Amino acid sequence: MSDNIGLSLDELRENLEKECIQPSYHRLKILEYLQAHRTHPTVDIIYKNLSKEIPTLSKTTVYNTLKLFVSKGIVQELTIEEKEVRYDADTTQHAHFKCTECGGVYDVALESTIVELGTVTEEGHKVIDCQVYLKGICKDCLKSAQN
Amino acid sequence: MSDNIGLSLDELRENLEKECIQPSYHRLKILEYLQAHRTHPTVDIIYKNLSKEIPTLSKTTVYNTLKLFVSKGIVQELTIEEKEVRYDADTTQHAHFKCTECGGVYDVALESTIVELGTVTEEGHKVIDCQVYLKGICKDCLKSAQN
DNA sequence: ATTACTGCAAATACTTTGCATACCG
DNA sequence: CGGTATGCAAAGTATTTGCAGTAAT
Repeated sequence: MSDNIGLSLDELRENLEKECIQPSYHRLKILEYLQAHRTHPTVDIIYKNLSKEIPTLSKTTVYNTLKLFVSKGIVQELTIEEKEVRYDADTTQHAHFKCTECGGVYDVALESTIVELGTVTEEGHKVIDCQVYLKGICKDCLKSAQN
Repeated sequence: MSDNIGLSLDELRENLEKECIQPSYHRLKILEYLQAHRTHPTVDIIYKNLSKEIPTLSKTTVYNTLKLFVSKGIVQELTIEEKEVRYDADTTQHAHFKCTECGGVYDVALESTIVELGTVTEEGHKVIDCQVYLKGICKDCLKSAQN
């Protein structure tokens, strides 16, 4: 709650309607959670925390909702670690840093990423490993599409 | 086999012994496969292909061996896609590109990565999404370590 | 002999699916 | 009323673990 950036439920509702997503209570609360907690939570973390407030919430709904948000582009999926997909409501271009000590995932500026391993980002994190993953359409598939 | 870069089993054996890894037959063959097939294969692909030649091979051994190689730093793990960890025997700094059409994973030069989305890399692949994942020790954990 | 590699089967963890129920316009 | 969201339980998939057998030094 301390890091709630303070979008009202009405504002969140508008965000959803803009993307033609019916603003059900569960969807609003899940989006609110993601907007408020910029910690890149997993499905399980979101589920456990929202369950306190919404005891009837099921994990399936969390999965369904996040999948919907991702397909509409209002949330992005992070697979920085195998076996824990994380979600981020900030869809602007930025990189992510995972601490191997405490497990936390932090946002970092893209500019500070192509660094020598062993050095420190402008945010003060020491970089030991760097992976850059691109997705799109490969050379060959682009060619085939032209035919 | 067409893309076999041609390290002999003896050379591979030396690679393993350099890292204090006992060069068992299975380990040699798994490393050979990775050196020869720069397609970033999954455990399942490696297992299925090597099984043809080594019918007694078990998937557990493939898991064990890759884990060992990763821990020794002679192979890197790619989690470009959730639910399929891929392996790469090229541990030099480079980025990876996954085609959403054909599913192929290609190496790309790091220099061509911080590009506008929608543009094309120097390799000719059209980039639609870019994720940069860093790992290391965060600001706070670095501080704690100093105490 | 001792140590370590291997392989099977069971266990675990995460996610998806099918379907019945409940909700909302 | 009709369509959609929800939730439970079961199924599916990838990986890990425990342990016994086997090979190697």
